[in-house]
Amino acid sequence: MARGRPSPAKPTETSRQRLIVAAIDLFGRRGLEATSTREIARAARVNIAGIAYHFGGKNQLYLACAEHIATTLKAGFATQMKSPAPGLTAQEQLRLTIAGVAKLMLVTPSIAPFARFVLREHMEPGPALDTLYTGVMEPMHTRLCDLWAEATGRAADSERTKLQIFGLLSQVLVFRMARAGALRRMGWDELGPREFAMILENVNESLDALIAQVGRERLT
Amino acid sequence: MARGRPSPAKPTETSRQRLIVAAIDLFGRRGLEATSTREIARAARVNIAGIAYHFGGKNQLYLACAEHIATTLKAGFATQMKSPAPGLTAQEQLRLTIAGVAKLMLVTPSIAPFARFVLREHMEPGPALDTLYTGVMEPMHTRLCDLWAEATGRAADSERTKLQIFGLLSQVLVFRMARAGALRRMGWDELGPREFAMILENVNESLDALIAQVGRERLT
DNA sequence: GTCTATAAACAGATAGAC
DNA sequence: GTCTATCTGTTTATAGAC
Repeated sequence: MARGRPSPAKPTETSRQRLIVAAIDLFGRRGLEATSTREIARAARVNIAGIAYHFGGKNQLYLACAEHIATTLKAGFATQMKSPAPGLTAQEQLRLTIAGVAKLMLVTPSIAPFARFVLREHMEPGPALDTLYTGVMEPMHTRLCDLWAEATGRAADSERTKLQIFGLLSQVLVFRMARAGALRRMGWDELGPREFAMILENVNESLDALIAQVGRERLT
Repeated sequence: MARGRPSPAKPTETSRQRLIVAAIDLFGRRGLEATSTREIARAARVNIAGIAYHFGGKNQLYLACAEHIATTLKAGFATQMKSPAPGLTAQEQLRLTIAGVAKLMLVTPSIAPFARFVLREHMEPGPALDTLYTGVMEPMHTRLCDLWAEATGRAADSERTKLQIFGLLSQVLVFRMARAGALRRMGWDELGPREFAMILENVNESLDALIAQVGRERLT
């Protein structure tokens, strides 16, 4: 480094992206209004005025975070769900997809803050909800409903199918939204690989039980 | 209680309680830091200085809200779960208890804000979490685990039982925490009686499927 | 693009009259 | 117990130097 400054002047895009990454994390943890631009700037190692320069203000930064999450995850879903993994049954694909979603939601370090942000926005809906719903929640849920329809022969867009997919998804989400209490009740100190495997196994059992139920209903 | 002093009919208690009710609602919607004492005072129709007078400050008001929720719900659970409704099987009791919890969480106008407060505190844990966990989450979850054990013969405190109860509870919770997105995906404009009945029916199906699964496993 | 300095609004807390 | 008025610190946003 030529200068003795902390870590100044690199490409613009870096500073912009650092702001978005830091903001998603802080907004997701504390919410829009409870997070100050100073905290974000400090966490991103960017001067406070940079927020106004790059985004225009706190609210626009928040919206930019939502856009970033939506485009990132939309692309991720598109690639992940392009590969039908030939030879697998729909039920196996359903398991794999749920496992992938759970990993992103609960474990993956770079994506887990996205889930926190999305769920917080859902809890106190604002202007960014539409972006997040359309870009994240809707495609994920729809994809699962399609697989469910393929596995069971039920309609993918029926209320019942949607509810059942929400039922499966929520069993993962609860460990994102109420992690502290859930871990305490489980007697777990952390959500490590062992705990994650148990959560997933439980969801899979629930899935198998539901599909078995559907199978029995078809016989009648 | 009633002293000889001819004071106006308990203006203190009224103002104190109005503050708590308003604060639970606002804190639950926006969070501790994002809610200003001025908003709370205005919503409660109490002067701003009343918060300092009655509670000492914003943080203590927040803790008082948690205490109020914990004692209120603890009492509610105690009475509700005292009546075993003789003649019902454990599975039927389980259904009834889940239905009762769901009604409190999603519908009951005076209790639904409590659920919002509890879940928000779980999402960003602070000093009040312990009170809420011990007073609300723990007894509710434990009660359901006990009924589950009675219905299936499984151990009430096994990790698997706890996970399965979380799985059932979360199917209700998701309509509290992600209501906006969930309703939109369902194509619902509101969460009225018809929608509530469908949610409950779905949880019950999930419960039945799980219990049926357990029954089949016992045969092997 | 990045920075310092500052303006204007708003926060929580408190003193003291009634 | 309730109220007005005010103190003190922090917030977002912005102006302008480099």
